[in-house]
Amino acid sequence: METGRPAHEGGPVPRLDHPPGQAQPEGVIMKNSQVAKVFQDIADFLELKGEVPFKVRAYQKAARTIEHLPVEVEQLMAEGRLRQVPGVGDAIAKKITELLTTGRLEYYEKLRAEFPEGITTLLDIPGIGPKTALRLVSELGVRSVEDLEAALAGGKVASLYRLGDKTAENILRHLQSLRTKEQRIPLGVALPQVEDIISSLRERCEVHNLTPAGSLRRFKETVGDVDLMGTADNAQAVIDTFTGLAQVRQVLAKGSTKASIVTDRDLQVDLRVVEHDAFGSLLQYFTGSKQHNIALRERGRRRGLKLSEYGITDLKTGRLEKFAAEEDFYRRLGLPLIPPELREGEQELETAERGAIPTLVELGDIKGDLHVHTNWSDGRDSLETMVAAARALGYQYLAITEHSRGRGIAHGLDEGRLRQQMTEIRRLNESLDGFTVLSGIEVDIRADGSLDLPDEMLADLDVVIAAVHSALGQDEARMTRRLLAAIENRHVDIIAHPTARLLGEREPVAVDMEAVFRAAARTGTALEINAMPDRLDLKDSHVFRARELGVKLTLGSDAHAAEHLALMRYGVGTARRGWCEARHILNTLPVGQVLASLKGR
DNA sequence: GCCGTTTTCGGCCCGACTGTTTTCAGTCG
Repeated sequence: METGRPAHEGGPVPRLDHPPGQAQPEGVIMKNSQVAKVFQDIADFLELKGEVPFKVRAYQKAARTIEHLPVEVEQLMAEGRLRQVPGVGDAIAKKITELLTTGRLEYYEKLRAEFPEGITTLLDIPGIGPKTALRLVSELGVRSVEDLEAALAGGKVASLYRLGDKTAENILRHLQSLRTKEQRIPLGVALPQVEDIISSLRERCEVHNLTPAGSLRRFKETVGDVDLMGTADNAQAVIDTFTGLAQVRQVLAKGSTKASIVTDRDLQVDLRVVEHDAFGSLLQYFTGSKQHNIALRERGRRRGLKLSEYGITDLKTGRLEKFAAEEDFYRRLGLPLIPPELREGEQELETAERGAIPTLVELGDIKGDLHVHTNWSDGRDSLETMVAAARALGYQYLAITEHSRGRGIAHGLDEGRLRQQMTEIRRLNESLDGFTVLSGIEVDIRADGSLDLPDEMLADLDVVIAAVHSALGQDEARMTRRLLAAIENRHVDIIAHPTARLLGEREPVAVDMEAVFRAAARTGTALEINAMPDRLDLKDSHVFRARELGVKLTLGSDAHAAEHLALMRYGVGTARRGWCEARHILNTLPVGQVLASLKGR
């Protein structure tokens, strides 16, 4: 689960790269993450000043909401809709406006001037909160992480009143682990390991309701530690089996109902065996997100109920009600079960109150894969093997979409080879019953926005996917023009992995996504949710916004081998996190309707 | 500072752990 301070995802915390008091150049657009950072800093400063906690929380909440907005805050301001953002009232709306129009915020700069540079970085160290940070600064003159290390080494921290050797040791330990700390683990790495552990445990001992909780259950693109939960008559036996599994490299902690291990592939997994009659509230609690749970408890409060992992207490009678099933927990609050993928503390509660929680798309709704490679280009398996694998998954169709030639390293197809493959696919289709292979291409979008194959060629195909693979460093204006050019091409049905990011490896390209979404919606061009777990591109928040604007979406596994077809579930999870129902995803349709829905057909 | 099926004023999420203390402050998830 998440900590109180929002983690800035996707790289270093954005900084305002201009000194205080100096306005940003005209026309510089502030990203939501930058605006959020300003308000998070304000919250930190107010906390350091000892301001009432509720005010601090108000700024924190606003920062978090802004950071996760599916649309640029700049745009909301232009439309006069700032006040509609939850947690943004008159005061914060005014500050956002000042920040966006002038590039600076007087209130923020005044606060910042009251504290030495770098004090907020102290707050990022686990174990150091506002009280400790302030004392480190005022009593020891600590102004940086380096100062802190020196103070620790000199025994000065331990000598402060109400601190001591143990506290100093803890800070030092956290400081060191922060340095070597690995990034959050991609979902696609964690989930298979966890499933492996779950099946091993089920085989070897008597355990029920064994379920991952936390961000893994919510299908977040990366996860930290993994929480596993289950119930059992003999908890100790389950714990013993768990810590003795072959996948376990290190046992971090072991008790009678809870254990913590590190797998041979560096994943920390915590298992809790809990009482059966409180399993529902515990699973709910550990699934999070923290923000969702806070919002839920606030809602409970207003109804005179106190929510915790143990159940729901009626504040009048003091009676605690337990819940074995999560669904009953939500029902007690007058809500339907909210799918884990929606539990991000954004608008799911309000939507649930209106009875408008969507029926999210499921893996079983997917009738075919629209993005697949074979050994004709850079895939490993033959056309026949890929088709057999797709049929085994229950699909009704498969689009073969090799790279085009300009993608030199991938043995891309030129027109001749592509026509040859079309003939081969026609022949294959004749031998297939109740299954259709579609002839497609993943045509390269060149640096200037032109496509790698002539229109006449594209017109003859069933499915045309276009994607950028090179010159990824272009500036935003150029990259946006480039993608829009492809979207405007009447033969292009789908834009694949629109931001070209690789989780933990490559940043997304600089592109005006709002412009891409609007052009895609206007022209009927679909955008892909690439299901490869290191891509997940579009990502969840993009999916949300694109869907809102009426953009057609497709799911593609981008399989380069037969077993990759099964990666589709990560794409489905991402679609669910973007609040998609089956009707939002083209390839939940049977083959005839998919083809009819594609722009270029 | 935000917000409302209890409210435009008076509330604001909850429990556990740790280390330092003789009763609890600070921090975390």
